[in-house]
Amino acid sequence: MKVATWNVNSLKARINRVVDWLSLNQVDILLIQETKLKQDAFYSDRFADIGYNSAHFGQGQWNGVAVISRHEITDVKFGLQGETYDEARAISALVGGLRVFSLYIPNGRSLDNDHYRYKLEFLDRLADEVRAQMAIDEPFLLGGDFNVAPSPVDVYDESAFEGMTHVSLDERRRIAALSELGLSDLYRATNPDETVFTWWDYRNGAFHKNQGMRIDLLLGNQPILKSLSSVVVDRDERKGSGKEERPSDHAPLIATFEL
DNA sequence: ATGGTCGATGGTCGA
Repeated sequence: MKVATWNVNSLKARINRVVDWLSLNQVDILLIQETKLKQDAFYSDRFADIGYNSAHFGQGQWNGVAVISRHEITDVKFGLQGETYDEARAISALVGGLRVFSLYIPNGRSLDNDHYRYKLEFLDRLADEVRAQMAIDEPFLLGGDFNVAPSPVDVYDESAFEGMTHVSLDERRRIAALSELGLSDLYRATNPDETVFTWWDYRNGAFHKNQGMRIDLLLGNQPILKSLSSVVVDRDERKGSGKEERPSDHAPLIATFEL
């Protein structure tokens, strides 16, 4: 089983690149964030054309999350349980006996911004969701743009982010709390010491200078961890620039395991 | 020089 997560930064702008990537990589499941599409504006047909089913929780202009799979997608749920916000940041589905979530955690903007409080609360609701899910005996995977670099090795220069979001103690504690509930950071589990990034700012030639962060994560429970064979970032997919090539500012993260 | 680029938009805001 191959599962990928990818913040595409507008599926409208990226649809050809995403379809080409799926055709080439043939993953079983792709978890997408930031479709930036209204619910009914989704590209189901484009995915169906290449043999993929889809489920979308859209909003228009901002946010929007989706599950794409070669397998049947059932029991789709929008949002997190107990979540009182109306933004399209979480979708869950049952796919081939695996419960998956595609998540777009709020950015937070700055530590003194209300959006940062929202980010922390969203991560608390996610922990509740995970707690409930851990009581159910089934393979379980969270994938998405967490907008948190779990530890200093996940940032190109920790000192460059002092006092900023994505690296703050309160965020990192909440990511660590998900591990304490029984989920494993699949990339880190297979690559204990390596520094790899999944996101590079469009500005300032950050990709060229490899000034990035590892903020896109796949978190899995024990059945997945036990059969995990590899986790890689498709860094090539961040390459290119301008209107012709139009890369997302995030690269796909892909995990392979037996199920 | 405290920006730089994208993508939503059709003014600016968000990342």
